[in-house]
Amino acid sequence: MKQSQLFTKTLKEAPRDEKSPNAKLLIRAGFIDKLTAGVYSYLPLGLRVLKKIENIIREEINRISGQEVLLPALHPKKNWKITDRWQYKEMFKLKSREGKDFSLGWTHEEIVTPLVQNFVKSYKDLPVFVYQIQDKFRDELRVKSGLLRGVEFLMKDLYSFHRDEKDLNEYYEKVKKAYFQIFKRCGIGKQTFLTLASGGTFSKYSHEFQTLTPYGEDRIYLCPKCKLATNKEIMKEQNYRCQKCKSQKLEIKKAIEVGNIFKLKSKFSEAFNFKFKERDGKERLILMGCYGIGLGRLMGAIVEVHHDKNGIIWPDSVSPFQIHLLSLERSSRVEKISRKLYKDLQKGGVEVFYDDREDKSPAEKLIDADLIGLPMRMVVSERTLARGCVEIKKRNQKRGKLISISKVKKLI
RNA sequence: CGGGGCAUGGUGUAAUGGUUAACAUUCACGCUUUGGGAGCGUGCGAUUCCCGGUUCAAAUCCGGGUGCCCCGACCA
Repeated sequence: MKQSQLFTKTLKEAPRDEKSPNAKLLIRAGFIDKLTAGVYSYLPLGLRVLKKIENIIREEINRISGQEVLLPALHPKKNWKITDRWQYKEMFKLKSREGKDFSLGWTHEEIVTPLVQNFVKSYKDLPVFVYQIQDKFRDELRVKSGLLRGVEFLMKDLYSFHRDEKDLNEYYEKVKKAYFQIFKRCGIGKQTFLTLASGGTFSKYSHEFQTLTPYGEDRIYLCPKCKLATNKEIMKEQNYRCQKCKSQKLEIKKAIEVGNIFKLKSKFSEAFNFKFKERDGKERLILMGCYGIGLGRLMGAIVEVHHDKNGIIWPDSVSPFQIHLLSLERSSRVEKISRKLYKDLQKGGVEVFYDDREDKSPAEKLIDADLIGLPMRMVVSERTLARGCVEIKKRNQKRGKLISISKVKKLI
């Protein structure tokens, strides 16, 4: 894509009403735009990142047999009366012109359970794994830190349906692995810890995936020896000791919850009377699990982890483009070679962001490149061409190196 | 929901009771310039968040509201 055609622009300064690094940088670089507190638009660059994240998640969930659907965001009251969650405080409610009650979906158990119930009648139909990537709405008392906690946000929610507890437990472990894989592929594997958390109203325990960052809203207790992480509520029960080695020398770290997995067991199948026929002809309740990842929050967390004073440093896997090609100066030679490289790279299947802007100084292009943060920068200038080269520099390295233009073609 | 802070062109700031609300940047045009936000000139862009009050006079003081940020509580 040509940068001259991008309708967004970078800002020299971050708007004063944002403080968290993810919000400041993503807004300055033109990835997102704030509509109101906790509600952001994704602009072309930001959407490309979101799509990359989405695809990573999709691949990993498909790999564990997830079947993708898209459920409605608009929910009739009746589903929520069945589980007695119509009064849930974070739920946005609205009325139709005729006075019918609706809500905006903040989670989808009430929708997916009766849906799957329509089709699943026998043990032969089980297990079933259904997921979607969709907007959620939560009437938060306090939004926080840009993309880290919003009122409207994209979420991947996976629901699993099982014949027995053993099957549920096995799948739960599979999801854990898939989640680690997702966070690893998104470039925050090293900073993300599985933490034991309370299960809320559903079960004794659940698990959270917590990414360490100063702007996180949670505090986790980390055993430096075992690398075991535990959240606050559970730690209270354990008297602030590592569950494994019983050490009391725990580090308290701020973290943001990027994923959460629960065993719902029969909580929802009971409410909807969702039963299946076992081999012996008897009816049994379905057991369920649910597994969520907030996509925008994940994107925010990635920026929180990967940035420096000059801008974002995208991991390859989620970067909106692979290479930032800068036609640094206005000279016919530089422009000609840049255009050629742009075409060649595109033909070679490389995602190129081509800074072909004619009215920007070299300095401005370099600074914008750092701010936008693509992992690789390729500079074409009179200086490099004098040696038959272009300059290649990784965003996370200080210095670049010159490589000959013919070599670039080989690399492609 | 409790507490704190802030609100002035698109963005960042100045003006603390007294001319026509200033500066930088952005944007448009012209000339010059080209490896870390380059220079000069010209121009566009504001109901100073909203409503009310005090005053001869309000961006500025007072009251109410709204919005945003931060801390805490809350959080499937």
